[in-house]
Amino acid sequence: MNIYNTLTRRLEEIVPMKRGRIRLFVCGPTVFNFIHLGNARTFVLFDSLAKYLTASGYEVFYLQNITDIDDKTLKVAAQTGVPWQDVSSRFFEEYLRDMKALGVDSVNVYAKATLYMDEIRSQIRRLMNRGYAYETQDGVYFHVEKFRDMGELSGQKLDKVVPGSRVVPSEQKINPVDFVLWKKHKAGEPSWDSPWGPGRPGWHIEDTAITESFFGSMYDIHGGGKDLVFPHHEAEIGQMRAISGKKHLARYWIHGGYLNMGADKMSKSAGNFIMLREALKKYTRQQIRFFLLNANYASDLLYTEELFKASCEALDRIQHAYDMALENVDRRESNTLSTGYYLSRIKGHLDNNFDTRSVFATLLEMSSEIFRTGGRLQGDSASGAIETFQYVDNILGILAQGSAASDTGRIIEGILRLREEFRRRKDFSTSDMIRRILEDSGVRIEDDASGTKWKIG
RNA sequence: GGAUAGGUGGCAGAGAGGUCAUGCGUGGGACUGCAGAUCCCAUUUACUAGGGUUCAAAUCCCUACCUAUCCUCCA
Repeated sequence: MNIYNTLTRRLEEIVPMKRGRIRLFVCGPTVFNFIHLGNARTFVLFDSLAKYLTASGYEVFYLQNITDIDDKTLKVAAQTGVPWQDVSSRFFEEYLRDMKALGVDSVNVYAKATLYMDEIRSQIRRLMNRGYAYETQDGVYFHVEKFRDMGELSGQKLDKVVPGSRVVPSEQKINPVDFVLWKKHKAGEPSWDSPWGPGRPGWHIEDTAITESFFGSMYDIHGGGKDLVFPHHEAEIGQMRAISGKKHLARYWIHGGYLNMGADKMSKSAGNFIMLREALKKYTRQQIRFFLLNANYASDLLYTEELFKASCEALDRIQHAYDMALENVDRRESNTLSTGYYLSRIKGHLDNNFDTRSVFATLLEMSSEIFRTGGRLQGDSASGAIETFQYVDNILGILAQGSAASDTGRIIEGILRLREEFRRRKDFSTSDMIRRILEDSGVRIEDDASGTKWKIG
């Protein structure tokens, strides 16, 4: 497939280092709170991408780090009076619950930073040995001037970066943009032993320590939100390439855009965010995934109630056409549909920089064609349409399966047959009463030319 | 100041040299005991401005203007 590579600023064909196998690493959350819808966007993107690569025949290993020790963790621990380990483990569990609720299930390993202290120390030691790191009174720092390609990912020139524009830089650093590898122990903070005294790791070193232990010094794809390009991913590249001397850390860098509220980026510090947990109470996982994927992954996406509603209506059309195809799979009728045409276009869109929005547009075109036939599809066309819907659903996770076959479904169908009998006898007061009672129980009733449809919720 | 990505119809957004996606909204209609839902048709000279290349440009090149983001923890 072709994908936009932040590193080269070009669309590039993905060619794995090891034939048929792709190693994917994505920056996971710092687990000090619930995640919000903006975080979810990134995780849905890479979950879908991993599934697409798998569907395309690759064996994908998807690794994600979990930052379980950080300033923010300690802050929450101090504020709530809970040990920091409990903050991390609790919100890690909550994160897993959220991912499960969203249908994100493609990650092979979630690696917690604190379990990789040996690897972290080893990397810092090697950086020291090679002269890329130096020790001060308060920590160990990466000496950015020593790494010649610093800035290759973001295009930033070292001398043009305005350091500490809002933060006072440490006066002990050689260059103000040098970043910390090891923070020496401060009173009241947790610490681990090291050759530089007790302390805890800097943020950037966690990721390279983790990826090195799983993938070695170089792998295929590194993903994350675009806010991580600079300085975080730049720092990762500096650390690992300084150690390995290789040309790359990852060959392909993929970055997802933000989810914005009005003009502003959704962020916890700005207070303008929607927790994924809250969104899941209001919307289905399919609606959330559809909304998040109904955009160019690299562009910022605007969230408003109105836009979310419009997206849900588009999804309803697709779901409706899918249900129609499912109902017609065994019938013999006269209409045909060129489903092969749609499926190949869909695959083309996914192949072209993972253009999920065009996939949905194509699915909507196919849906319209199904509606125009009145749903009376020939058996082959119906199964072709179903195959197309399910191909997309397996990757993007946007469709609900019909529930008519369940026990509940059979009981509801029975009640509806009773109502139908009253309607046939023109006893509308009784039939309306049945409808009202069903609706009070959360079953939505819709009559149309082909019969009565129902839906829970 | 530096870096990156952009400016497409009422709105949201694909497209990336030559048939104006797709959804919402709006206007008509179909269906229906009612209600709701659903479907169909229409909204076809929309591509920031000015130059240029070309038989042909929203799409390529130059200039200008504007916007967002990053340079601080952040998906």
